[in-house]
Amino acid sequence: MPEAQSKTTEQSIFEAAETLFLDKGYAKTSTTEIARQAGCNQALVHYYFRSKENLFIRIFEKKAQMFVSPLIEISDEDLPFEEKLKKRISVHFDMVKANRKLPVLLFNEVSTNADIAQKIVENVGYLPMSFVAHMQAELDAEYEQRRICKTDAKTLLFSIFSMNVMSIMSAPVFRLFVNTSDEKFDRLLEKRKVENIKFIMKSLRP
Amino acid sequence: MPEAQSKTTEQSIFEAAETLFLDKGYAKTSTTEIARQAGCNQALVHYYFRSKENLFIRIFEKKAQMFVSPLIEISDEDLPFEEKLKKRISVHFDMVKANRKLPVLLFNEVSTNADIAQKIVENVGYLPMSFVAHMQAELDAEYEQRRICKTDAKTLLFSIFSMNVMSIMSAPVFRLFVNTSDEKFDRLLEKRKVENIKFIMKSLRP
DNA sequence: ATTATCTATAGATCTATAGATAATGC
DNA sequence: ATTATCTATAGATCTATAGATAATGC
Repeated sequence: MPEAQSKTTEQSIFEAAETLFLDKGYAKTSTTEIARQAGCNQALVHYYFRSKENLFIRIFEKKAQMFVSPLIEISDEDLPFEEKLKKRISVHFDMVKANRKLPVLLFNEVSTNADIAQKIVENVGYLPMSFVAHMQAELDAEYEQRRICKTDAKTLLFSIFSMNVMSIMSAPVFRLFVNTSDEKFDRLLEKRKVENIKFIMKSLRP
Repeated sequence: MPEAQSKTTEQSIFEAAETLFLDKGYAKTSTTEIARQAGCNQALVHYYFRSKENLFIRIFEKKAQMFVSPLIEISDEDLPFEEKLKKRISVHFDMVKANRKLPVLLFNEVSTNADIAQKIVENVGYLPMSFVAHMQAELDAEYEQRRICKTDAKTLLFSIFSMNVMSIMSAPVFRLFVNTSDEKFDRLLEKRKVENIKFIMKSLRP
């Protein structure tokens, strides 16, 4: 077993596929192209991953988790509720921003490919619920003290998710119409992030 | 020219393609399948539309316009500002709801297909600007009277668009996790619409 | 002896077109 | 005479695999 070498090849196939699937979607990416980008030959893609679909599912699962987890992670920091929430929105925004192409891929595959959809549920399905309960408790506590209005945790999470994902997802459309440099656009996104936070916080006011 | 007949065939090809492209995306839909669904033979798809891409672009343009226009249309009704805005949000929500699969298609093709992207700009690009200006004037007037906070029209439109599109777009994902009947789900969407309106209106408070 | 890599190719698509035939309009 | 429809097929993919060859580990 030539470990070092083999790991490199398998991994570079995986990474090439990652890039290409995100860029062009499942259907428009061929195993030939993946191999070319990985610097190996097309048969090796099947040697390591058996089929194109199998390779895709492996990548898809990894990515799908990234998509939910940052909304859930920093929950037990020792900050006041408001600050904690702001931070969570911000962290989530940055994660989506660092994976700009991910939302479109996820939504597209879920919508055009029923098999894939089923496989996500099995893997990510159970994750969020304990967190939602935790957050609901926090929200209720804040409400008791009349610091916020009565708020449903799921609705709130969904709003955060919507605003952040949409900000990133519609960026390419936006950039078609307004021709901005990369730096300028990046500053725009930072502004957008702040606006999203303000927007969400305002929705919580009593 | 056998007008009546020919129009029916051309149209049924167009409609079959509409359904299939929305359902499965561009790459996963074949002209053979379009023909089968249209009840004719595959060569006719090319006879009427010359190429698959051409057919797609025709459909795409039609749909892309639908996506923006309802946010723009009912602007000169004789209602107070707040009511008008609420109605606009509601109408936009309903339109997106009536075209559930459209957002994913649009975002996916813009993101994976640079050529298509360019063609949209040429067609839809000039549309929204006059409307944005009109809305900004209304917002400024309301602000003058201290009925709302200072608000940027583009940001507001973007928020409405985000909340509504996201509500519909993430529905299939949502339904993977929570198993609801169609009627139940429909009631959920109606609730969501009301929440979106509340959410947006709250963001305008001084 | 086992694992990694390559070449070559079968078999299944799929798009687009050429060329024949049928249906309509004048 | 023109337009609509069909059959057949060229040519280009693309996935998956079979089988040969090279590289490693024992």
